[in-house]
Amino acid sequence: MKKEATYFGVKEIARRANVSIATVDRVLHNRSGVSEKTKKKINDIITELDYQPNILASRLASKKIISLAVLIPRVSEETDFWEAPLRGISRAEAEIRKYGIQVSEHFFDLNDKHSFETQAQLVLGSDVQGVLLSPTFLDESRDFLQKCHDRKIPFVLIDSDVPDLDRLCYIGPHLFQSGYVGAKLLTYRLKENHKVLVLNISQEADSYNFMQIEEGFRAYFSDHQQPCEIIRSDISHTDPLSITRDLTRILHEHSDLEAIFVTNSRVFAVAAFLKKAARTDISLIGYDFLKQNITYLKEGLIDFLICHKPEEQGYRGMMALYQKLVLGATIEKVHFMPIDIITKENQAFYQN
Amino acid sequence: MKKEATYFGVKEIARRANVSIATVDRVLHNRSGVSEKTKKKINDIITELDYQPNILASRLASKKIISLAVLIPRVSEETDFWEAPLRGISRAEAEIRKYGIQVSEHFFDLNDKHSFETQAQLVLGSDVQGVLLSPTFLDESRDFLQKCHDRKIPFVLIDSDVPDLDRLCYIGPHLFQSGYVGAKLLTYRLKENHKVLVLNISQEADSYNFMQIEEGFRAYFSDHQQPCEIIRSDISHTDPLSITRDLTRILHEHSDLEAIFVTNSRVFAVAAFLKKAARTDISLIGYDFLKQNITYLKEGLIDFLICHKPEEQGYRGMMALYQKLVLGATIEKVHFMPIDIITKENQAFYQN
DNA sequence: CTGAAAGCGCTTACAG
DNA sequence: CTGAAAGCGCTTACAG
Repeated sequence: MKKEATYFGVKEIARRANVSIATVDRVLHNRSGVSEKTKKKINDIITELDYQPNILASRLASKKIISLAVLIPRVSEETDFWEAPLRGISRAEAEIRKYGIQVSEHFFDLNDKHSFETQAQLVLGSDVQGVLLSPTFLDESRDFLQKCHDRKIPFVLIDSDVPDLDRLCYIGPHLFQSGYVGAKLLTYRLKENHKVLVLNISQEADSYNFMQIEEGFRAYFSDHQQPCEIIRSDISHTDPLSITRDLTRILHEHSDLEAIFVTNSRVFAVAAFLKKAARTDISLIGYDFLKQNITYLKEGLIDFLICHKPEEQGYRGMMALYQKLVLGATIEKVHFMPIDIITKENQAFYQN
Repeated sequence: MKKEATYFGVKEIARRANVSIATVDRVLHNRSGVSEKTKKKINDIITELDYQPNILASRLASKKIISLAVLIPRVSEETDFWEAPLRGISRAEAEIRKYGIQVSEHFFDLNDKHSFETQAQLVLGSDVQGVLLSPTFLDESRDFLQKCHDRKIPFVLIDSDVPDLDRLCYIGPHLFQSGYVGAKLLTYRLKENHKVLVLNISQEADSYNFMQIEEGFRAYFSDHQQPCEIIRSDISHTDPLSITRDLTRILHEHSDLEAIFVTNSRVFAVAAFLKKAARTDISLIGYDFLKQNITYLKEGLIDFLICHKPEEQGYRGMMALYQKLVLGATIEKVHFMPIDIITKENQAFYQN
């Protein structure tokens, strides 16, 4: 029971090229100090042998450590959405730590742009070779990412995209299509009035996320020529009291509302309100597999949750950096997450 | 940039125990030939240091190869469902090959129990240390697995379970709940008659899979006291002609059918029939992300597909064996797959 | 029952 | 521009 004897390693390459393995190593890593002639000879042999480096041996022998920085929102009292990506990040971290990779985690406050800038500064101050970022604050993120770009630090975006930047990759939802799915699901619940509310509960009222989702949502109805009155509303103060106040007003103005589509994870706040207000006749759709959302889903107050595998976003984001930096792999520029549909019936087996 | 100096390896253990690293290695792998006293001393130090072996170094140094066998249905003309698990298996294989793991793949014919037995014999004849199996043929699988058990070969089941066996783990759907979800989805499409057909297109009419799914399906209606007439029917000849003939008869008998729930991936055959018969008024739900199914989903002939991540089942199944055999990890006895809901709108981003 | 030594396929100073 | 040698943290004969 021996490993296949057909494995060709640096030793064999060196033998065939009549050089030492040190020289082979230089060529393998594009290090300088090799004559063009030797280089070509070695590269030819590498191609011929279809040489696959043994990563285990490589990482074992190397004493270099690679440090990555993570920059995402802090888990807050208002929403624990960011728990999931963080879980994925930690899982990836545990897996790649043994390859000599170190991760520093930086958290900012969703309600405080300044905290983002502070953390971004910290990241730039430390000597990192890769960055994972949620570009929640668009302008501030651009500044930061421009600096990363200047320093040739590759970065991965999760949760939402900034398409015009030269990112290593984006891992997250196709927001437009996600809104489209939301609209479709909502039609299952529509009865006579066909009057629905699109609700954005967030400090960033004009966020790219929200606009994309709403566009997709509206597109569904225009594509299908379904008559439907769509009201939209922003709730930019995200504390429970403000939400209650605003919702009371909206429902007063539009008492014949049939359904509400919440464009992010704060749908539980709406569910809580509807429950208290005894308006369980209103259908409710929103985002994300949060404990609070699941509770209302089970109670039947929320009809559907849409989810984009936030844990996997974190995990894959880290692995993309690892694959790029350690294995030198080519990374797909965009990796859209599935648009998962969660109901009371299938929630028990959902994997974030 | 050095790796943390705080890593304790066999060398440090040996130093502290005043023995050689060979002796430490013996204790680490429960090999014989170490005095109880030394053994205890070493084990204490291992505990104290919370020693984590470096798998990279371990696999690099070891020349042992571990061979695993896969025993699943062949991709047939009738359905290419098994393409997906095989993809997952190959992906896992590529990942763990470098750790000295070899995989032999064995395929049997879904319409031929004998071919299963032939392949099972082959597996038992080769010297394997782990098995991945789809227990499609229940009795024959039992025989085979009993022999594996006698030889202390761990095995993983995917796609469907045989709960009373001492398997390493089961990775697949919770069938009952999956049927329950199917029923729920179906109610979105029900209008007046509330008359539905449960259809099992398979040679194995009495299969465990089918019965579990149907039970879940029926349970939904009884749980919700929804009046619904449920017809059930088996089509045991799975060629297109037989299916057409049987469906023609059924629709003739029950012209007021509102919906059909197909309990496996052969829903495309029903969709093709309904299309030809111009019975697009009938709602259709079935299983699995097959190319043919997706085509009909896009056309609107199929309303929902339920899917249990077959590719991931294959991948995880292999990784479970790897983790058990190479890393000595403890494996969860059951890993239920999510019950994914696929519609025309979200299919583009689905990940098998 | 125990240990010294070679080796897995790489990387890394160091010397020339 | 190039090579000899040590070493990464383990495993494996082999010798005693």
